Amino acid sequence: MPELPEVETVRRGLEPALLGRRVLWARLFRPDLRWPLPERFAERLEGARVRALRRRSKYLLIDLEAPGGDPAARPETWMAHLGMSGRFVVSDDAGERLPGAFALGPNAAAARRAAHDHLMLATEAGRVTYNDARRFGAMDLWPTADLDAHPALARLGPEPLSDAFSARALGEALAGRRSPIKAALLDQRIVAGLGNIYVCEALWRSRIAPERAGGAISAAEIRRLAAAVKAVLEAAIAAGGSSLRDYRRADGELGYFQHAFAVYGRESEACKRPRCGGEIARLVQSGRSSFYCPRCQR
DNA sequence: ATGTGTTCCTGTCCGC
DNA sequence: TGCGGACAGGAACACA
Repeated sequence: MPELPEVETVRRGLEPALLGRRVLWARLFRPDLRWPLPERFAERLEGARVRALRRRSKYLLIDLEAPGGDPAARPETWMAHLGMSGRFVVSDDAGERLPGAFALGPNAAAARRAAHDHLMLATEAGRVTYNDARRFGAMDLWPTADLDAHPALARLGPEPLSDAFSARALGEALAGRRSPIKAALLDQRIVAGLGNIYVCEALWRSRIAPERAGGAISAAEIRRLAAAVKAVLEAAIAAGGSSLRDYRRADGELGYFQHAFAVYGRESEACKRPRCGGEIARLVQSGRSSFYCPRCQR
């Protein structure tokens, strides 16, 4: 899936179409994403105003205000996870816009949906389509006040770009772990939001070999690693994420961080570390490819 | 408890 | 050009 930087980029891309806007209509075409969508999903979006767009780990959190601002209604949050191939695309019906109104109604918009478009909605500011070929993505509606109790969020580790994620916290989470550091960093309970790409890149930046046991990483290495995780995520967000295969920004543009990869997808190419001279290798760990430089990552 | 392998689904790419 | 197999950004689950 899109990892944290890609989800953050999508969040920012959705803001112009959603933030402060009212959902004029919503249509659901497939209720069976990774888990079944809640009852009356599209109907519950309709009429709601979007109060905020947040992100927790790789989850988009879209806070809604009930239609009419009904004070008795419990505000809900629309949670979305993009899985491996989920995409949100904003379109403005360029060239079709009617004066003072958003052009395509639900039936006309639905009639022109593309393969794997599973959800479509419109606000006063644009149309948003969720497309997900593999359907590993997921959505839910959950009371905003109890969001931390959602099963998908309850056990997540610290946000890597927050102060809660530090060398000290990482060291404590890794203590005694015998699993490889690669697997540990993919474990969302240790740190939330990393995926295969950014784990590979962070390990390269901190010169740590992916097979090392998590509990065997020294304090100095952990300091490098925590800093590398933050640095690589920040750089990727600044670049609009990485575009491989399915991922696109919500505005349809490509992110460009993939050009900055030091190891991911670079098997048998030269290590980018000055004067290293190593060659990038690939190894499979718990079913996932790990890319690393055997020469400078120890 | 902790760690690894399998599974969900579809698309793409590579070698024959 | 067709076909089979490997592989893909995630993560819940079953099992050792």
